[in-house]
Amino acid sequence: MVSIKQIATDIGVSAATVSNALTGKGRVSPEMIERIRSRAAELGYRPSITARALKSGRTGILGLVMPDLTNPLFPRIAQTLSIAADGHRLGILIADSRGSADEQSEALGRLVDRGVDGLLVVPQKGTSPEPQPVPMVVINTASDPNNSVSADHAGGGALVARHIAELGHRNIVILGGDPISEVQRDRISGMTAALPDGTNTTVLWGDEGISRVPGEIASGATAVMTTSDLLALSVRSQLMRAGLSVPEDVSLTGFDDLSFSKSMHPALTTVAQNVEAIADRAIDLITRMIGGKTQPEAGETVPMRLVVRDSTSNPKTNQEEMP
Amino acid sequence: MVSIKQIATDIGVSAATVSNALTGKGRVSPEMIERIRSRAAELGYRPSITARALKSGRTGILGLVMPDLTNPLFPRIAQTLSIAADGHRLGILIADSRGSADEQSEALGRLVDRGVDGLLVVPQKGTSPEPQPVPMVVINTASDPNNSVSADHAGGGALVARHIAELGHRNIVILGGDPISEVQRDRISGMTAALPDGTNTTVLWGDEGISRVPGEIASGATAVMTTSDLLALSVRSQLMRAGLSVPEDVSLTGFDDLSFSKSMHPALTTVAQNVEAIADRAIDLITRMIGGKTQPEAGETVPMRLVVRDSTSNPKTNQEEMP
DNA sequence: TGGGTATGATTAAACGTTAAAGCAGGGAGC
DNA sequence: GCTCCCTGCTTTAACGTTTAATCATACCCA
Repeated sequence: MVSIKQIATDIGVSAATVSNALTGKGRVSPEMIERIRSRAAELGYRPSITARALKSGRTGILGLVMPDLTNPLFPRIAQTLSIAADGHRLGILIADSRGSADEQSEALGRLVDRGVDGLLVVPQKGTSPEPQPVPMVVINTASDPNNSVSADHAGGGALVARHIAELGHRNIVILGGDPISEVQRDRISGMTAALPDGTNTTVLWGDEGISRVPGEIASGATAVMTTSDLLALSVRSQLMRAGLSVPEDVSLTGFDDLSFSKSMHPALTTVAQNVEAIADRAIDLITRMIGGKTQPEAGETVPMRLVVRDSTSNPKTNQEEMP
Repeated sequence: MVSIKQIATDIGVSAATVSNALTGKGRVSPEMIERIRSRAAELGYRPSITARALKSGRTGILGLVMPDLTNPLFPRIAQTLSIAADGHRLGILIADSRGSADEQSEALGRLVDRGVDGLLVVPQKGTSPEPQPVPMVVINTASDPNNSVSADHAGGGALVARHIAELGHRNIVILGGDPISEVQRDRISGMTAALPDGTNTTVLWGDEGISRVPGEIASGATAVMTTSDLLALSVRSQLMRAGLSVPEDVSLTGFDDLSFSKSMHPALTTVAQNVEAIADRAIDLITRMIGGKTQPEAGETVPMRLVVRDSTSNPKTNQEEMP
């Protein structure tokens, strides 16, 4: 590993001068700068980020904590975050909070111990990460209004709900995965709030909820809105087993626009998060916080986008149903 | 940030003694150790990993480069890797090689510049990452036999192929995503090698291949083996559109056991990678390499596991077909 | 009593970098 | 000719930690 000192002794100049020449900070003559630059290039000099980190107190590393790296949204978040971070010369250290709030705290602690400059946290369902000695931005939990960046889950719910309502559905099943998840509750409350008066809705949860879907259809429901594409896929299978077809007998919607949803048959109508925007804002926010702004900034909310595909259509009319 | 020095002056002892007491290395009296320990705990002292890194030349960080963080397998790899790394007190810095070999090199370079102790690389399709100044373990490319850990893709292919053959299929379509991918080619060659003589196989690729599947079925094929669950899902949709049912008319298999495959209808027969084992071995291997073993170690291969679900069954007999 | 040694600490240096202060020399202004 | 300032470089110190070398003290044994 070639260091600043070697360049210095090579050229017969002090280490400080080399540092100044390379960073363009102090006063160095143009010729000297040139000599140092070229010698550095010759030797393939790479500054030691570690040494810089020690000196400056900044590691240039962000910690990313996710509730479960297995979350199907994680890849896209990680990718966009990593690209956005690159743009700011930041690295991303990952940690998994493995399903428990305790592990989440530990993960945060480990990252802080490693000297990360800031933390990006997608919190464990139903938890709110405790304050940390470094700036922290919370992703996707609107409840904590400060220093957070979130998709507008309620707005997304409203989007699908209006779509379904406009198609003419008035008897609707809403299916969530886990009532503990605030994100899912937000989506659902967005849905119900946007439905016109007189709409009949039933809210179901989890696997047990899935199994009750065919029954609900039999008793008159014509659409199923879920809080996740994965849930929608399960419902699709359940319906198929029951001999019901989508969208002829039942309209079906998902959430998140996961990779497989456009390959489904029929392709799934869903609501997409603008993951790129969320990641960009999050990185932006945290870099600003690291840059010294200590006062909490208001949380940002990123609109969701309705993706209409083939799994939704008008409900069967009553005439058709009882000839 | 409380440092060793503060503890030292607090107690009235030298910094070296504090360091020795805390790490248990030098000669310190038991009472002094106790005093120092308790004072450190009181102050909430956390050693500066950065300073240690500078002194020791080890950052305790591993770089993970993936071709595309959007890869559906990434979450599981990242999670297991991160847990396994935790066990060795290592952190994981992620980087995305964004689809090109050039970006892959740059990503590797950035990580090396950050001082990672080792690199874990899932190479870009069809590329072989150039040597780096730190130990590197290549994941999932059997071709590079040194310092690599890979699922036994060919073996996995053989597993499904034998399953399909045992069910009685003799006219089979094999569908790959991209012939550039060595992994996919390995899977396919494993399949074809394991099929009994006299089996009629057609190999198709990509979207165009998917669209040709119904035609192949019409001309007598009874099973479709794909190199990815996502591909299988697309085929499933295509078949549905063509009015063909799975597994009655066509047996269908995937690869990788992605999250959604058990929610499909019918639940997909597929081949699972033992991601945990791969990650563990990779971490093991790289820590050994970092620990000084400079000689290349033979690549390891981890067996795959056949997951039989509902998308495969006996082919229709000829009698049934022409009554 | 004196030399050897074990014990428990200290000092000094180092890892690679940078910020601040200092210093030598030259040119300008009066 | 004196001061003053500007330029270009050097010295010093520091970030927090570890390690090798050193040192003082007390103890043991001959």
